[in-house]
Amino acid sequence: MSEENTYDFRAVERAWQERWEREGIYVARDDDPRPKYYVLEMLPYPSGDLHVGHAKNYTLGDAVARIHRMRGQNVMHPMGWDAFGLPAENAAIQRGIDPETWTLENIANMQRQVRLMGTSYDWTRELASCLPDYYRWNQWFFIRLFEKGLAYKREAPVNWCPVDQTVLANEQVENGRCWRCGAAVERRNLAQWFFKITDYVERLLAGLDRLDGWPDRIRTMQRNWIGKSEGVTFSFDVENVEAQIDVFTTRIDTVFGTTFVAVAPEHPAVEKILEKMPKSRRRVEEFAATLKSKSELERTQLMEKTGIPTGAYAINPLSRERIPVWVTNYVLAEYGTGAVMGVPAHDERDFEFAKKHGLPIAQVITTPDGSLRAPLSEAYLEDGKLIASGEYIGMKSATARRSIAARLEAMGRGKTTVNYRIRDWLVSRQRYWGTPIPIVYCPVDGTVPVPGDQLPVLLPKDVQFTGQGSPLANDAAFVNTTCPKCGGPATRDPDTMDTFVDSSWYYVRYLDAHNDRAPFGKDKASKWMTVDQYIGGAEHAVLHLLYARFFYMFMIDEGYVSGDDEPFARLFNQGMLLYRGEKMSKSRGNVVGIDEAVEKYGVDAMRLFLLKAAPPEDTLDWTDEGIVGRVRFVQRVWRAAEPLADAARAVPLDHLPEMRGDAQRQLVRALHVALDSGMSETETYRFHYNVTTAKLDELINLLGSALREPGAAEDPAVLYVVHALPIVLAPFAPHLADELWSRMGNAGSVHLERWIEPDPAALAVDEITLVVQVNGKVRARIQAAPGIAEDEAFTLAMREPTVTAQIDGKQVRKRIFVPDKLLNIVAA
RNA sequence: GGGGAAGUGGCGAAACGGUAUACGCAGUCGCCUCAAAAGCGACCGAGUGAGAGCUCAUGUGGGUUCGAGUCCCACCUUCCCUACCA
Repeated sequence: MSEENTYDFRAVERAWQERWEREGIYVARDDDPRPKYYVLEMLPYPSGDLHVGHAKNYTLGDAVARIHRMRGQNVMHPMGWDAFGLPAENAAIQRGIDPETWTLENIANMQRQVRLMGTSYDWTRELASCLPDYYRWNQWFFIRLFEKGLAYKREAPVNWCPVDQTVLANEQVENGRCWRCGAAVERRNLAQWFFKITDYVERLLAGLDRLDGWPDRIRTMQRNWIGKSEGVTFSFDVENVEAQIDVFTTRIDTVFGTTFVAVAPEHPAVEKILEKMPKSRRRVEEFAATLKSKSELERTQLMEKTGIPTGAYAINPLSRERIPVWVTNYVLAEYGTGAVMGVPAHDERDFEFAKKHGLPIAQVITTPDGSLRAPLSEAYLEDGKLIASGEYIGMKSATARRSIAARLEAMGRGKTTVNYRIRDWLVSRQRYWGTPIPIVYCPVDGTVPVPGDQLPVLLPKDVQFTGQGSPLANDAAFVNTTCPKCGGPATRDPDTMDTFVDSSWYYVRYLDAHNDRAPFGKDKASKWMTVDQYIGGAEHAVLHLLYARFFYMFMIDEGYVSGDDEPFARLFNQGMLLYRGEKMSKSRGNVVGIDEAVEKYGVDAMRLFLLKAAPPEDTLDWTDEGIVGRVRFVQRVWRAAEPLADAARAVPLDHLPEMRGDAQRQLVRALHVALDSGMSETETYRFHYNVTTAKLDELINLLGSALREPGAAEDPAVLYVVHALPIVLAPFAPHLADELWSRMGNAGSVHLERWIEPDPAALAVDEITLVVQVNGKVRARIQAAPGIAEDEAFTLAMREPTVTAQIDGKQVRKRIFVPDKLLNIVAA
């Protein structure tokens, strides 16, 4: 290799990034008449450094965007920052750095690094959710939801650290203890804001059925998360107590097997019972107190089922049996009615609880043949035939469910109901670094939303971060305000919004990113939505992707945007990037930064490697070995193509070149195979560019061989391939591609060129290898012209000694012929 | 406990039900060089054979099929998600 012909990737890559930026070639225009294509990668949290895990995601999205652009579409490909959240506040608490400064510095650094990757983002649309010109629209949406009754406030339990005097996010509770001070976390009821996602539950479910561009597993996860279950809610009277206990069950057919009623300690009936049962009060309250010190996590995880009898008895409305009412730790106050009928014989949890506390186990369902009889060694969960159930004896479970439900309904004691596992979205956070909730509390006017012309409610600066309590609640200058209605003294809501609010609509803000009168204009939003291809990790399968769908349905309903009510037509789940077997993340401290990789190997080599190493949906364990192969590839391309750049430009690309022999035909074919691979991987949404890079390798290997032949520098086929090289490389190695393109004397960027349609004539082969099998095993391969007839193939095959040796003495029973592929001779 | 994904050379991996191991990494040998690096070329699943070849190999065991890495059933292993939802 001569010194002067080494590709200087450092200089070249930087120069092209600057030029692309200067010329704005990736800016998406609203008035572009070509069909739109919106490709979006999930926006990152600005943790400080971009690592190769991010790079894996963005490289894929960028290849998709570039191929669509070269295929003649008006591509929208924006980028922004999910910039609110806890790490910034922790930096403030631990190191005294202002959260805004910390975040904006991180964004600046990461934005530099994303640019370093040469990705084709339209930076004119960049957004950062922590800036007032973004979060004011969070507040605007909050008020719209409030006006529609979809944002409401009620008491809800939160994780409370008694030492730090603050609410903790679930992620900050480690084994029931505060992550910072180690104190046992308590459950407290605080007034919190909720978004009423449950109003949209049926639509969210129905939409999933239509989203066939989404992975099944994500759709399944969302369905499970929503957790729809149909059953019966009915009520028990409590003996001598003015209270009814409602329970929800999906197995009303087992109601005669109820041997106890279990309630959550928070259940309102508990207090009424205790008024009548003063002797039980102390024990029940002590029990409740031991539960209270535990977070919901701890309460629901791996915990033994315990409980305490209240002393009261409920009456089974159908059997009229007296059954004890227990307060237990395994009934969730937040789901259903906060009480369940305990049927040990037919529910695993009830069985475990009954065993432990010596409660009776009454079998009421048996196997269809009636063979299953007490005593049961475990709960029988299947449907079956009813026994010991009064007038319902002998019925099948399904029939009994209908009959019993009808009976309870007729008695006015119950009705069929649907319950959902999903709860309303709790959006209040007792935290500083988020969007202030735009609500004022007035002693006269009550809960008053901040009027639109007073938005945004700005986050105050110079707040004290002590880690004690909520910073906003402690800031009198922020909290004390005047009522927008009456002008009298009032207080602001001291909480901020869950950052998932920010990411629920950002993909629409990109489409009109600088609008200061509305979150976005309807025309612009409607022109570009929906997102054609969304790309991101599966970790957002339920939260972000469910919230965003809910938000978008609301936007459609309110007419803010028109079109389909699903925001993401297709979703692609990137596989995780691991390092040393663990997820790469800053908090784990196992981050491979991209600055070093780019400096050492070059961006194009890194991008090619990330695509080549594995199919994009696979988990990839990062290793530096292997990337040198892509560095070699980049240099090989350069050495092959650059010297011929001048000569190659003269060979037109709009038709196939003169091909003087087999070698030339193979070379041109390899080019079209690579073109075809890049295109079809994109159009089938498979995105297996690892295969496309292999085709590029084969192309360059053939080109290298061709160049060693005398006269190669004047061979039209060689020059044609060299001329086309920048185009086929452009989506994957954009800098190298544009540098070669410009060396060919082109003034414009190769990224604005058209992809070359794979030509069937170039893809055709003039000789095929026909596989000859005997009884399914390969015995010979014969070279033949395409389209060879079965009889002729058979004749040729029977001349092969390796074939006849296997048939020897046997009769040919059957022939299977796959044209141009295979002949299988079945002999016996 | 529930749900999902995946198991192919030393490694990353490829393969519309039809030539298993493309392409790359690592390795071995050679060319070039005073030497090295880079580059270029050849080889590179296991067994057997002088060789043409033959036999065995896609986690394990069955099945469907002319033919199975691919489809079906059971099991083993790994990873991810979720978790008392009545």
